[in-house]
Amino acid sequence: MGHRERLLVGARNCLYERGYTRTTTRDIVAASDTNLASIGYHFGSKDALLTAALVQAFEEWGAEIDRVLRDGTQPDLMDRLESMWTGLVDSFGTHRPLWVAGIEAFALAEHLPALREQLAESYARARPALATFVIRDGGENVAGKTREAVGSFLLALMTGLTVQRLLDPEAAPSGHEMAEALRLIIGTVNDSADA
Amino acid sequence: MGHRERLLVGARNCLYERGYTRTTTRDIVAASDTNLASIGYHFGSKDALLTAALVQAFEEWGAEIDRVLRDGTQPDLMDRLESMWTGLVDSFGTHRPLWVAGIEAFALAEHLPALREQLAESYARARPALATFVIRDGGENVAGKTREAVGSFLLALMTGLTVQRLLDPEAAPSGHEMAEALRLIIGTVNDSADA
DNA sequence: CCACATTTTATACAACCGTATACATCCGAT
DNA sequence: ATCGGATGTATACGGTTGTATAAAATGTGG
Repeated sequence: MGHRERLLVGARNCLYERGYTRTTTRDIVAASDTNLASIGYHFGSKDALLTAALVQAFEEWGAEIDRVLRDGTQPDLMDRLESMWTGLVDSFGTHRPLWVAGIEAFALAEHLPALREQLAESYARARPALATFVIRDGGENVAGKTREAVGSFLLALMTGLTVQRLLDPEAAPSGHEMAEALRLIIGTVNDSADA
Repeated sequence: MGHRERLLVGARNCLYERGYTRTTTRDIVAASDTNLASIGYHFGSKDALLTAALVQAFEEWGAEIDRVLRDGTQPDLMDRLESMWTGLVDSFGTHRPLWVAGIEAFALAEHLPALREQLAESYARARPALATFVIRDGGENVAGKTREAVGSFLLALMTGLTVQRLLDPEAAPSGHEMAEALRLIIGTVNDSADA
């Protein structure tokens, strides 16, 4: 394995353990068993290397989400949503650094335009995928805008759930509680519609 | 105005313009028209100053959210939710740096335990406040856990909406689209319940 | 086996960072 | 008026950072 690949995995590990801003060139060198100059040679600069590694990490993140989402095959929508949320919560437990890196990426995006585009694109791809989670069949008559909005809605819930999990796992809602909350909201809306 | 206060507002401005990790002691000094040594004198270290400033910024963020939420007085729940989301979106436009700093705070919390507690506490306070947004009256028979879950649910939507706005304002949903998405989800759940 | 490009290594350097030190200034109490 | 604590300032220092440089090693095609 060449130093180029070694540097990438080393940088990715540093990303998980120390975060983007806290990792130095020497950290990466130590983690990848290479040497300082190889960073410049293969990537031009530390930032370029770290950005490449972050993109990789984000792709891994997306793959993890896909994996979680693939489990939602229940015929009933509420069941499907609940299993999606519990799947996410489980993933937080097993792949925490991955999710932390994802959140950090959002903050970094503000000052790294290239990264921001990458993340925006990932989100753009995630929206339709999530929308089909709700709109299964007979959804041909659903306007594209609405479809997109449903994707955004579920995506927002996912991101928000992530943040709460990272800040305070005790207080953050479980997948079941998320479903319960949605049920209560639906019930309230239905009641006021009946009246 | 003493240098202590000057340093705090300078640090806060740097937080908004450059973000936590990118601001140096000399940035703060330049922004506050003070001098290097005053940081050590008044706060002991740069990190202590910056953390204090970040806490201030986060309080300001909370106040902004309160301001937005106070506008939701419509009797109908869906109307109330929609006005809340449009209020948030409007706020992103006018107070962008505030929201960016909020997101960055999440990422920083992972490595700054004191900050993490602060944020967790803010979230804990926000949950009941948001819950009353849905559960208006006759909600005495709603279990405390469910109430909390509703707060978490709305909070997650808020955070997730923020992130999408910051990554790509064009693709992010409007307040109206969020409401439309919720309506479609409710409709789908109702339909499958009828069948 | 040899020229030649590619890759790896060791080291140096200049810039920047956070903080400590020593000194000046201010200001209220006596 | 002066003393003393509190506050402000100028500057220097040690350490770390990212990157550039030049040499060594490795591989590769003829």
